[in-house]
Amino acid sequence: MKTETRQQEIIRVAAKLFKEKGYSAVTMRDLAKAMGIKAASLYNHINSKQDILNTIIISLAEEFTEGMKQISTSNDTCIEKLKKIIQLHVNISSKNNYGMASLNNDWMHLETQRTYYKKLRSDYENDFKTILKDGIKAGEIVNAKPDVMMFSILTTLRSLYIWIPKKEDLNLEELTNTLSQILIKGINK
Amino acid sequence: MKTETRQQEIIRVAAKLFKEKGYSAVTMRDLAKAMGIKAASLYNHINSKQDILNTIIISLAEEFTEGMKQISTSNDTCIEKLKKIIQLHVNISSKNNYGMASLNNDWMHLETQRTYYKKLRSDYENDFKTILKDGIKAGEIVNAKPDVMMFSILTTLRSLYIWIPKKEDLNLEELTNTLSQILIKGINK
DNA sequence: CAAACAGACTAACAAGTGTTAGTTTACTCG
DNA sequence: CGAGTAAACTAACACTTGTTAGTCTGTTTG
Repeated sequence: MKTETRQQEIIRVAAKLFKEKGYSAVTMRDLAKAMGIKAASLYNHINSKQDILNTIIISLAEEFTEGMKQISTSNDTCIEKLKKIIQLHVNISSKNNYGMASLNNDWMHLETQRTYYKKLRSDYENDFKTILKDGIKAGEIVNAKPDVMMFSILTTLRSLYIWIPKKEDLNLEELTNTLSQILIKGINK
Repeated sequence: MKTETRQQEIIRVAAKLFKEKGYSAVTMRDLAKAMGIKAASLYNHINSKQDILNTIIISLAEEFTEGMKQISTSNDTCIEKLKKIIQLHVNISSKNNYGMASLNNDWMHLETQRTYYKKLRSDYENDFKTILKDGIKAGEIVNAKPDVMMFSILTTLRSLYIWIPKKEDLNLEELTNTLSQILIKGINK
């Protein structure tokens, strides 16, 4: 078991606070109190508040980018690719639940890295849309507007972080399967 | 055409800024600058920053509550009720796009009204879930977990505010229909 | 015309903000 | 034991925050 450095611990606690109140509403004194130390002591381990946000968001965004690269370049059918995307979101959202809140809600408070983040996000969405369009061409997916389909699926997946911690008896595989069924086949009988 | 009071104008501009940066990151001086006046002058029209947030969020939450009451007590089939819920979200999100951001992201910064807001939200979700459960019993809806179905549909609807302003050629009725198809029948061919 | 009022202004406040500098404490290791 | 180091501390900084008090200006209304 890898032990956590003090820096990683601060970033983890920060992510938790950011989830509860958002980046701007969390002060360095809040964070210090949650760590049981004084605000100035935080700076033995981190460079700045902004740096914490950078670390949280960019590492997650790159994890999604990496996952998408694997999926989009595979030889799976489009439906299979979609299922793998769902799995990717379930996995990351359960593993780094707090960070997902920052990724979704606080990216606009990035300073030097905002442009980079936005590029990663837009590339991700383009890959997603390409999979859907290919699925339509191949006759696997119904011929509706790809934007609306992507929006609908992706916003559900992006909000998983809100919902996952509310379920105590959480089986990740089961959740992935249920979500796949609902998002792909709908709820109509 | 009803003319807007100065107070309503401030609240509208505030909602726009809150959408861009979140409640905590918007200062009264930011808001004043956007109005073309000094910060102190705002207080001729509003009581406090917190009051602005209250007004934005509670009026929207009550609008949803009212809409849900109409829908849940009607004699429609469950599928028809779902379509009306989708329509409700599309309508409110296009009419008060900026406010929807605060409703989704800044409710935790409510002070005196937070408990009230949370009750409205939880009642809304219970009504939603009841519709789904009735649909399952009636054989209209597939027998999957109602929580996951509700989560999936509702998070998509709650995120409409992000997505609606990006489409310039927006036909509300068409969007409602496309969404109904995707959310209810899925994307599978 | 005089009174009332809406709506802007300047000046100031107390509290809170992220961060730096310099110091102390306590544990590890040669 | 003594040196080095990780990690805490106090004190302070310059700036920003929401908000109040009091004032001035122009328009509306009796």
